[in-house]
Amino acid sequence: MNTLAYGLLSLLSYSPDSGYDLMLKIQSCWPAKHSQIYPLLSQMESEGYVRHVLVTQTDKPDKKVYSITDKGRDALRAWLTVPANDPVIRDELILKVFAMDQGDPDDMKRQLELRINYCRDRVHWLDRKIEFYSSKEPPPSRGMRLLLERGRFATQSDLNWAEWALEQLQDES
Amino acid sequence: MNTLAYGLLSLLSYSPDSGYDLMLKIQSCWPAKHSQIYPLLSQMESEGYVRHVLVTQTDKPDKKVYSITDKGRDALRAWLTVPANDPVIRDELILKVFAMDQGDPDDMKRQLELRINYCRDRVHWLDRKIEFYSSKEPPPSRGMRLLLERGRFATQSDLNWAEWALEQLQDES
DNA sequence: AACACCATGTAATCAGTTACATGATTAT
DNA sequence: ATAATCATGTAACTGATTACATGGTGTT
Repeated sequence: MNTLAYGLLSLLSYSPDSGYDLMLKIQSCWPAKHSQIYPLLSQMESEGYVRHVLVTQTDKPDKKVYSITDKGRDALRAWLTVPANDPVIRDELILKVFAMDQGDPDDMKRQLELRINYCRDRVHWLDRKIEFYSSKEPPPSRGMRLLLERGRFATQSDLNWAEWALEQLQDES
Repeated sequence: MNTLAYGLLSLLSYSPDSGYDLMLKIQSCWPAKHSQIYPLLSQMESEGYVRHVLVTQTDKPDKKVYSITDKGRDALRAWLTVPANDPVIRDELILKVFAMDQGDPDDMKRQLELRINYCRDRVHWLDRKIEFYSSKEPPPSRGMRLLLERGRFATQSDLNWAEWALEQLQDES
């Protein structure tokens, strides 16, 4: 039971879901590929945290729908009480701007522009998502709201920094 | 040559350094343990990106001081031109707040308070560092400045979010 | 003497990505 | 037909952490 496993349990605590959909949903807060999720789900099942049923579909391929067990819910509750580890941010761009004196300033401006575009897209996407969730009656979950809002805060600050950094570079040249 | 290796080259592009000091310095932007760095440095040396000399010290244990080679500088310059990968943020706290409806609200408040303290400490630490670097004459490097400033932006937004989230929870109860 | 920090390394394990593999269904 | 999306899985590899191991130096 690693962090990804608890992330999957968190999603399943709201509603049963297929491995494929869990994979899509967890991307925003704990990126993982299907090749990591499918084996983990069957391991979690063998340890009794989740179980699955086969659901046949006519419009799409059949799927396995997983749901959380009582043991899974207990494990999730216990996990919520232990202090979260410090966040880990791995951002290549920061390393590149750190080393920028070794290269061409124009390259660095291009890098920052790419980041600015990435952040702008993400902010818009998050805004639409937040709007969608808060317009729903009843509101789906407090957790989802806080999660989306966290993404917005972080992406906005990344954007603010990248725009500021680009200005710094342009002022110098 | 992975991202960590380029991170080490970036640091070495400023000044020669020991594995131990590189390990300490890289924590803020690309966390890595000494057990990952020492073997990587010797691999990088065997491939000609860095070289080392033994430096004997009287006040402290002897050390290996690595410096970047011409081949290393070329590789670093080339790396600066390729677009940076998207940033990856892995934050357990976000998963925990997402699942909070399954647990005790007081646990979640404790989690947020821990994060708030963590962020406040980090903001102060970064402020001191930024002040130290900008008071120096001549200013050490643009890259370092942007890197520290990026950390500040991000930590401040994390702090703002955590404080906002805590308020939300307190308003509800 | 005990502790903290400096300094380096290896071994075992876990986490995560990339590549390989297959096949259904829907839209163009 | 052919591409895109849905759906699941395994194998090989790379990246990262934890544990094991050693020893110097300085402080209390």
